[in-house]
Amino acid sequence: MSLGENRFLEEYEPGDYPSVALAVDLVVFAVVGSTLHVALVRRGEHPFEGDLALPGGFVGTEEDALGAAWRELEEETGLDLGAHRAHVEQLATFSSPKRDPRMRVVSVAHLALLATDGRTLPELNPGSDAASAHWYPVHAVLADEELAFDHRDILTTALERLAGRIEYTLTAAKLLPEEFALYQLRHVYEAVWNTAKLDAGNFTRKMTGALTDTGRKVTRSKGAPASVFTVKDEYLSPPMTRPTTGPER
Amino acid sequence: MSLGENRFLEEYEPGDYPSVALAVDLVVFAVVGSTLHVALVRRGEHPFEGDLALPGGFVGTEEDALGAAWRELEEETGLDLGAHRAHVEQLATFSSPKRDPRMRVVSVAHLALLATDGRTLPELNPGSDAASAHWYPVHAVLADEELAFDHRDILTTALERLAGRIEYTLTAAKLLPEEFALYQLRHVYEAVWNTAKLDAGNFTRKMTGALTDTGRKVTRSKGAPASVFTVKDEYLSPPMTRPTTGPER
DNA sequence: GAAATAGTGTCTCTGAGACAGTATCAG
DNA sequence: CTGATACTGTCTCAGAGACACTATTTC
Repeated sequence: MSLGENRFLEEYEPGDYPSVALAVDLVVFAVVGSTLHVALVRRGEHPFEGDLALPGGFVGTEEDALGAAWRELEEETGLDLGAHRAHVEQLATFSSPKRDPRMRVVSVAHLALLATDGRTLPELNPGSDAASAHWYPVHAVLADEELAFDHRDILTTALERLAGRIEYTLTAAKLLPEEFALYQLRHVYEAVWNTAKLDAGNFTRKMTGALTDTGRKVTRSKGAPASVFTVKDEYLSPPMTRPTTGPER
Repeated sequence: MSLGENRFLEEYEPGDYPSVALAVDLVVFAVVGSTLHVALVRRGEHPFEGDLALPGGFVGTEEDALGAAWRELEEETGLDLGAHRAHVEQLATFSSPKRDPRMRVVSVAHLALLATDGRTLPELNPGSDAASAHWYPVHAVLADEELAFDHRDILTTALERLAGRIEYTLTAAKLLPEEFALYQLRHVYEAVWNTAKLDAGNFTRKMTGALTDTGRKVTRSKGAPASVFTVKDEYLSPPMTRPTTGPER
């Protein structure tokens, strides 16, 4: 049957009519140090009581999924989006009929990247809801924790998407302020790829071609001052290859 | 509001309840010669009467979106999926409230790749439906034709996905029989990238590392016989870079 | 033989990776 | 001063791209 025709009113019996609840789930990432964190909610109710779950909510009648994702990002995390740079994009849609045992809920998962200075995570204020989100280290959660519903699939998909995306784009900079030093960007790559073997010198050479040097410098607690850059090109060409071998942290 | 809680039964008023019709749209690609084709339906009814549209249909109550996409692929195109290799994957979800002027329809778009020998397109048998699909050259359609609903966005997204994907995977081989010669694979790349400047020798060297030589040969009408290969590795490393400059056909 | 095609050889150039070397900061 | 860090220099090696060349087919 084609959407091109107006058949759905004729062909479907009332009980068979394919109507679903449409939700969004959010995978909210932020980096501190060289560790990638994700915002999760500890469930207090059946089903999956005690497990960790992604924040999310329903799509309203007057908004699309991306709009709902932005709204829920603010509502669920209590974030002041005026104060934090954020990037939201669609990830994938999860539509297994039994993914929520209570009723049919189709969820459009979204990937949200929050900018941090790499030293403190954005404060997650409990919104109007009781269950508030907290930050958890992503790789540890995937190794140790039970996740509600199909949220492990969603989180894995999000992590793979991000890990792949930063190979050929500067999406990693979405996790940093508009102006940043190269060691901050390097820490983001190390956090997402869960590796520590990125050579600082080669990283600098590779990245500077796609960045603009502001001319200013910042100094960490020790060592020489680092230049401050902004993103010039959204794409890296040729791509950066993820280290395959070597010790994972 | 979190999916972690059972709020949706309490918080939503009946009229406000976020219930949508869930559909799939299909972008079905196949290659003949060095031209990428897509299966489209010419609309005979309002709205968008006379425009081209993607085939699609609704998701049933007992299936997920991918299952619906496979079912609709068979129903809408009348294809005998036992006789054609096919690959279907989720593309993206389109959820703008006004994308269908008649009612709210959220569509999970899927990318479907049909295997051909590169000489003839799979026959599209009119199914039970009146409006049957036909093959159209993709790049010409995008240049010249009006597309119904947001189907231009969907088709563009599909083409970009495929064009990017074949840079670092052997997804292009999904558009060919299980065994194929390198000139066939090269034609697929040229079709998707809409280019003619792929050097045959370098292409051979690049690809053979990820392929298995069956030892057999095939001969075209002219020239030396070509070896027959199968896919060994799903991933190309390092990736193949798409030619940016140069004359497009 | 002529034309077309498959596949290899070869050369150049870009860029990744390893790692040394230099400059600049804090204490 | 020492230690830490930022960045550049340098060398090697893999691989992309251009293109010549050979081998094998049809006509």
